[in-house]
Amino acid sequence: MSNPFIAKLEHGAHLSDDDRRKLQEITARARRVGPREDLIMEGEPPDEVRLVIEGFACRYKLLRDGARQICGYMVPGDICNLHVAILGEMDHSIATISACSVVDLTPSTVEELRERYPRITRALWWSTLVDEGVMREWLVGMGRRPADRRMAHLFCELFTRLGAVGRVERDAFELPLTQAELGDALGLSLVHVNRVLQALRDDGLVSFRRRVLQITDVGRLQSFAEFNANYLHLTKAWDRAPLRAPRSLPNVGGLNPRSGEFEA
Amino acid sequence: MSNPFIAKLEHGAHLSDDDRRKLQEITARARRVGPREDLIMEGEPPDEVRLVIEGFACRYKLLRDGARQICGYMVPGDICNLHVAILGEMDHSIATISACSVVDLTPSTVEELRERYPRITRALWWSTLVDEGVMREWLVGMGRRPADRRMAHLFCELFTRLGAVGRVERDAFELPLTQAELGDALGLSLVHVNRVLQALRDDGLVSFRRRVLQITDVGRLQSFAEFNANYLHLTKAWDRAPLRAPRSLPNVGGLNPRSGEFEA
DNA sequence: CGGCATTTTGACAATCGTCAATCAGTGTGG
DNA sequence: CCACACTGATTGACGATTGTCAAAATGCCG
Repeated sequence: MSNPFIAKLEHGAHLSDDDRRKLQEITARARRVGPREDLIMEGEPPDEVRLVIEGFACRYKLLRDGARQICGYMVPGDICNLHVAILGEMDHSIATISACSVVDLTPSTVEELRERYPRITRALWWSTLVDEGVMREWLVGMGRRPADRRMAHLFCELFTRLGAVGRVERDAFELPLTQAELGDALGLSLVHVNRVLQALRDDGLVSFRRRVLQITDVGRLQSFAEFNANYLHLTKAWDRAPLRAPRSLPNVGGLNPRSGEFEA
Repeated sequence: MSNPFIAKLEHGAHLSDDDRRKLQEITARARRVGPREDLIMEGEPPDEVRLVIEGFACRYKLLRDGARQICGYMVPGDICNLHVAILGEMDHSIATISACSVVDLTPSTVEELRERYPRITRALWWSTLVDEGVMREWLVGMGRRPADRRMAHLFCELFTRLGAVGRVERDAFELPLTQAELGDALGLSLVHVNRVLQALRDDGLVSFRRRVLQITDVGRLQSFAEFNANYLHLTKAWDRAPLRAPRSLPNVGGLNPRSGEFEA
């Protein structure tokens, strides 16, 4: 399967062949990590920069009563702790959800990228800004969206993010999460996740079986979720012309912040 | 009053006198902005880097039904859009809450800092990482903390952040928010904010009157909120002993890694 | 004093969580 | 092939938290 890291960074900068070669070289040797293993825990000093090549991982925090809040999913192509060497200790944990392929980048490798590969450096920066945007959108959902729309919004987001790294087939993608893990991300109880999921299925929006999420009608799901992909910043800034850039990848529609109207 | 920007960055790097002089120069001319004015709106291209010197501002998003979610407060010393020039358009809005003093930094000024002031550059980076940590903590609160603890946690956070820039007197600080604005940040309705506030007061934890938040008992409030300031990264990494205490004890299933963090 | 924003209250409803079973799928060992 | 165990999904009953609506009280400012 194509290299998701390269595929992702293509959205953040106009890479050269040399850039791609370097990225390919860096990601050549990945290690396998089993499901539900901690990659790094809160309180530990951050060590290496990590790259998820295959599988699902997440950032999370635990509360005293054992409740877990997942603060973000990491999917193929995602990077973590890029510049976190500045901080003395992790303020959250990172763990795999499914089995994963992970690449560890030494600080010197990252340093080399920063010094000799300006376009890659730019793309890495772009990627951290996207991560920030994603977290902001999750926060909005938690605060102001009811459970069903919140879940629909997450599905739209994953559809778009996974589409950007070639992990979407038609209108379906692999989503290796249990309902409990979905709940930990959405701030919902397991029981409620189950019920909302059934409601979405009954409304003909999605079906989620055997770790595969199938979107029945993308446009309707996006509209229901009030999904606007702008926060994923997949329309490249340098492609913005006075004339609209052609949209890339899975139908990226949603609410237009200026007009307040929905676009197809 | 002391320069909050310098005070803040002191926490992120070991500044020299020259660094401080430069920061003083940069922040010398601030402009006044009235309360509840937008500084930049979602969908607009980011222009300049902004610095809040005095007053409260916030990042927010609006939903279609008019609901607002505040994704972060910006207090004296906070910076926004540091590197956002990479992105084509804002994915959220920024507005003042109270009247503010704001500094606009041109891209070239930021560039100069980046090229000639490595310690300031480091501190700016640190600051973006802290912002990220704060957002993550808000997300955890929204997902897994009930309203009263969530609010208490926010008060602890502001107490600490404002304390770090010299805006706290004893056990009280100015908090120029209406209850509605508090609700927009906490994801609560105005009515519920009011009731929770009363409950906290009746429990002898805080009082909030005339835009001043008074913390009756800091330790008890922190304990109630399960507040751990680690995510604000105020203990400077370079102050940490070179040898770390052997905290590599394996964490047994499901235990919170932050055990023993609370003070009575 | 009037006008306006903000806070406060009460009554009621909706969303969502908890508890406790039950059901379904999968893998293992005999 | 089946009993068994285990994880994950599903259901029902019930309760707690939080939202909505509508009104009244309070505080602030010219």
